[in-house]
Amino acid sequence: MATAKTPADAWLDAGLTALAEGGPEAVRVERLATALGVTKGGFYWHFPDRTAFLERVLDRWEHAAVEDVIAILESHPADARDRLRELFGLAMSFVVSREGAGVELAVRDWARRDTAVAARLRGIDDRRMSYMRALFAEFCDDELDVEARCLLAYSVFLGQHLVAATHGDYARADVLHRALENLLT
Amino acid sequence: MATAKTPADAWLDAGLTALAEGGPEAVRVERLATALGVTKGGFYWHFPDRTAFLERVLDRWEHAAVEDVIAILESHPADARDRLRELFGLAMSFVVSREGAGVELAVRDWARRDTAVAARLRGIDDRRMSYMRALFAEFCDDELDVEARCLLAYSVFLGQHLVAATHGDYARADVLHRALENLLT
DNA sequence: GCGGGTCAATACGGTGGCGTATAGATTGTC
DNA sequence: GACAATCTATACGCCACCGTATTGACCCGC
Repeated sequence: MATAKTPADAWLDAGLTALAEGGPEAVRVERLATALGVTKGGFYWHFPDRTAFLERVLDRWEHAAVEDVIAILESHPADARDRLRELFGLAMSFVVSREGAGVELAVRDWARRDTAVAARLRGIDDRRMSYMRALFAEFCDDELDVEARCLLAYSVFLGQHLVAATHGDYARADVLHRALENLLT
Repeated sequence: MATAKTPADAWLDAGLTALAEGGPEAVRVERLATALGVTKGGFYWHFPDRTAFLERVLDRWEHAAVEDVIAILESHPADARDRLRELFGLAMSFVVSREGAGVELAVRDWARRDTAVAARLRGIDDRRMSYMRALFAEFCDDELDVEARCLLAYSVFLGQHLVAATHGDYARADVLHRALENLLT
């Protein structure tokens, strides 16, 4: 047993970064190796091929993006509206970690042309959505309205990085805040 | 003068389809040629290189996705709410035209890693947004609220193809309809 | 101190794609 | 019928990348 110099995790981290920045097409074995300062020699020791590697990268992101977030929210008591506010706060700050939003969007684009990724994403969205649904339902009786608010909230969460428009005198953060408060009425 | 067999427009159409389905990475000269039933011979007669070709593809989409839509809406009188409903209807049906949504999303993903595309997209979003802003402002006095509704509406327009979740007993179309009506209150 | 586990370096063959060059083929116009 | 415009086919050199050896360095436990 020798200590790992460039263990599987290092490759996976680099893969996640590359995925965030350039989508799955940008996850090239030899490019990751260069980024890590080694040759691809060790890559094929850790992973059978590039496809298997990409799946492990997805595994890693899925866990961080769903379970971890819900666990944080459920770790302390709060009322539904405050939980939703916190959820949004987390979602936004997740962005700052340079990878969060990038991977989120890259995976969604990827899912459009890979049915396996699409199936996985459907699971993720359903889990997140049903969590939100339960929260909105606590102060909103109309079921269809709950559904509409969930879709609006989730869309605006994703849309914040997709919409390139500016808002005149207002900052994006102010507009987002107002949009969320509208949904919590 | 001989009649064109595979004129520039045919290449551009094929390019748009490829872009919609697989993003800019999927727009490969030789693959387009195969799809058109010819070899790449003629491609380099029409376009200097792949990069220039991609720009012409974007030009084409930009015009159809902005000017044409606004022109249709302004071609007949209607009140602000109805115009917004029609705008949404157009946006949704644009999807059916197999390419609309695909290109929309592909270009947005592309913009994340190409500053020139990002700049172009910002222009598009600003034009669309300011058109929507004017409509919402006709029945909503609070400026920040107008901005929030615009962002929500635009996000849900984009988000409908990104969100993979299902809605229990409700169909996506019903949820979208309710979401829009909420914004028009 | 040595054997085996954990990598790393290097070289190789193969594929797919780009862009260039060159030589036709077809179809108007005159 | 000659000419020119508009393509089309084919072949080439080049590069990036994949996946597969093969060999060797390093470190750990025994």
